[in-house]
Amino acid sequence: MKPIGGPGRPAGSRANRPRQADIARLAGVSQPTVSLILSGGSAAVGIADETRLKVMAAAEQLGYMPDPIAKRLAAGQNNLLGLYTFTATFPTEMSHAYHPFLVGIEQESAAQGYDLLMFIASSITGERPHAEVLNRVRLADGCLFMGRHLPIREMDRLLATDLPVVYLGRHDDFGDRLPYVGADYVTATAEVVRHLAELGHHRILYVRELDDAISAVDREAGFRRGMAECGLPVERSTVVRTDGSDLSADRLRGWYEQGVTAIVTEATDTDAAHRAVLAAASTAGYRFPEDLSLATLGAPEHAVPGPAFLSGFSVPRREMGAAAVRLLTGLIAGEPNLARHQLMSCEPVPGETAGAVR
Amino acid sequence: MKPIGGPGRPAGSRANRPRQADIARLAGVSQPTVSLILSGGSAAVGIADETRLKVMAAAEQLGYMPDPIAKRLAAGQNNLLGLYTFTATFPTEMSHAYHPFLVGIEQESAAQGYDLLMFIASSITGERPHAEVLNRVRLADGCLFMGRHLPIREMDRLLATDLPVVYLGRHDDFGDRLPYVGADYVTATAEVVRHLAELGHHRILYVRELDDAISAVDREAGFRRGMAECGLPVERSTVVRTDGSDLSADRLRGWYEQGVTAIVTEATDTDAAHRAVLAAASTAGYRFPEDLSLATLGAPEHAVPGPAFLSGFSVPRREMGAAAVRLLTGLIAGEPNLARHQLMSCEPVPGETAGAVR
DNA sequence: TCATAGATCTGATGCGCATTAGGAGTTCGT
DNA sequence: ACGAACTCCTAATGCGCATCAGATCTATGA
Repeated sequence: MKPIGGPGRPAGSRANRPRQADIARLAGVSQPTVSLILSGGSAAVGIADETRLKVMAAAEQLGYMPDPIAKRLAAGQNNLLGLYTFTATFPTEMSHAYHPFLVGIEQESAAQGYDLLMFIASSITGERPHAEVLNRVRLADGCLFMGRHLPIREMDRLLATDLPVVYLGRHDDFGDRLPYVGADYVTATAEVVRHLAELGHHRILYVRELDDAISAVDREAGFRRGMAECGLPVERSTVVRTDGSDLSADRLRGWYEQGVTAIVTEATDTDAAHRAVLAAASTAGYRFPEDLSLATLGAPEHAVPGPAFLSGFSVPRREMGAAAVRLLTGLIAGEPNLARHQLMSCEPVPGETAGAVR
Repeated sequence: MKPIGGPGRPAGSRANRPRQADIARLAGVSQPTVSLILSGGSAAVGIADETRLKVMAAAEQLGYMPDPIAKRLAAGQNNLLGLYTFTATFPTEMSHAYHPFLVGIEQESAAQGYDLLMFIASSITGERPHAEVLNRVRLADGCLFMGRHLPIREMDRLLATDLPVVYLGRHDDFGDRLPYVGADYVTATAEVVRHLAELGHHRILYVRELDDAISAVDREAGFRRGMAECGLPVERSTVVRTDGSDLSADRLRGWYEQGVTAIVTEATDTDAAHRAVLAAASTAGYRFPEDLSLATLGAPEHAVPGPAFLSGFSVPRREMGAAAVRLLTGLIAGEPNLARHQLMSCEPVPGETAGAVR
């Protein structure tokens, strides 16, 4: 943080770059005049053509480039969209999980004329992961948040400011204060269950992960709703929680022998539950859908070791990313009547791992 | 750019956020004192503990968050790394091509404590794609550039400033002025040719794309060197240029009947040549490596329609991205003795599309 | 002919923070 | 007991630009 150059000339990128003041001197006008002329045609009404040309020429001659930082400080906007992901570590594989969102975010940001500011440095600095870093978020005009678990306290603080924010995922704890774009897991999951029931499955197991992320809660709710609508009972043993470690082939075999014909799992950023089921089935020698039907809630868009075409539903990640950006830019622009909470529906995927009951 | 709030309080993110001045007032000290105390322990030597605590408490009470923009303006640094991709349009598929680089860039940036600023808005605003946007680049402390074709004039201008810059790819036109991290295509390609020759191939065709990107030039050079080293002749018909449209199955069949046993293509961001060869072979009914051997220079890391394991070599994209970030942060920090031009070697990939001559 | 209304431009100021010179008070040395 | 050396803090200033309230001059109208 110590300047390298002389005093009054901080280090970094602007050692001998021309400023508006230089142009002004060269053109024989004042700095504000230069500012008016260079900051676009609309504001430059009331400037003589002669002056304008003089200034433009001087600017051209000096190779002037406006300093975006100063611009932002003075004008309070810089066409930057922040992107913050709540992820403790930075596993390479996981970055794939967010990639589809990114594609949508990138495209829409570009379309709206915003650049993207990815806050990633935080993911490394272990201690106080978010508390401190959330400040940096203000570098942007608004910020998009992703990740299964969002830090309540810091978020609450951030929401107290007036920085436009959008969360990618459903989250109602903050009521209307936190705008979001989520996926309608409840409906989609119920639909999946209904589909399985139509295929003749009556003993359906739901294998979910340990954590209580909103998406997980929603999916379980959808599962229960779907079961209820089909008149199927949900007992205590119908919903299995696992982090993968306790899901042995023997356990799976036990279920099978008790008459379970279909398993529903969820796709997450780690895919722990889903992978565990695949692994156990592989060890036990079960195949999908011949021996057992499998439906995965929110099929991973990227290749995952295992069956090529998973049954279940797909999360419209790209569209969600784009919608989130639209919402965010809308908030930044102060548009009225924005739907602050948006749920996008998920497309059912017939796939190849679910079939008629054996 | 018009303020929404009152004058002196530009729109955007800082409507009623506490500033250092507010803390100062609350704690009964001056703003510079607050600055000294909050900007870290080292500079705060010579501050009474009592004062320090008072200020800290006030800051805590107000929920102070420093404004990164102002910080940057005053201090000249903001721990932001720019990332600019020269790409006319923004096709979704193409973003995949750069993804491996991104992974390396992200990881290393995070490790170095930098956030990433992706300049993407440019890719949409058609006219003057780069000229104007390259200014924005100065938002960051330094900038990474990617893309096959870099705009010479704008780059030249940018290099005239002292903004640290690194190009991801070889490019010697600017001499020492443009630091880069590239891949050693020449050596790797020659190695591929040598490998084919060892498999008994003597009639090897090189199918490349139309454009003369540096990487393309290097690969052709490597091809010629490899051929020369193996005592194989390179005639005018040995190197085929195509954008894919004129590569019919008939044409491929013609080569085959003239005794060609192996084809070398290049992987690019569009993979035009490579795809064309695959398509023609598919139509003509040729299989790799049974009928024809195929080596692809710079095998795509992501799934591509066609054979699963392409022979050729793989570009160490992740490592290149990381190396580029290291170089860039080194430049920003003003480290001496940095290797401004780095070529990373590519790993040969035996693959499954090249085999012994039939 | 004199007040009015444009047309053009400039001076002053602020954005939020960092930096530096130096002032006021205190302790120390001889 | 008096200047030197410290300690702790503040006034002043700048970063590069945008904004706004005038100032300075012409045209225009009555």
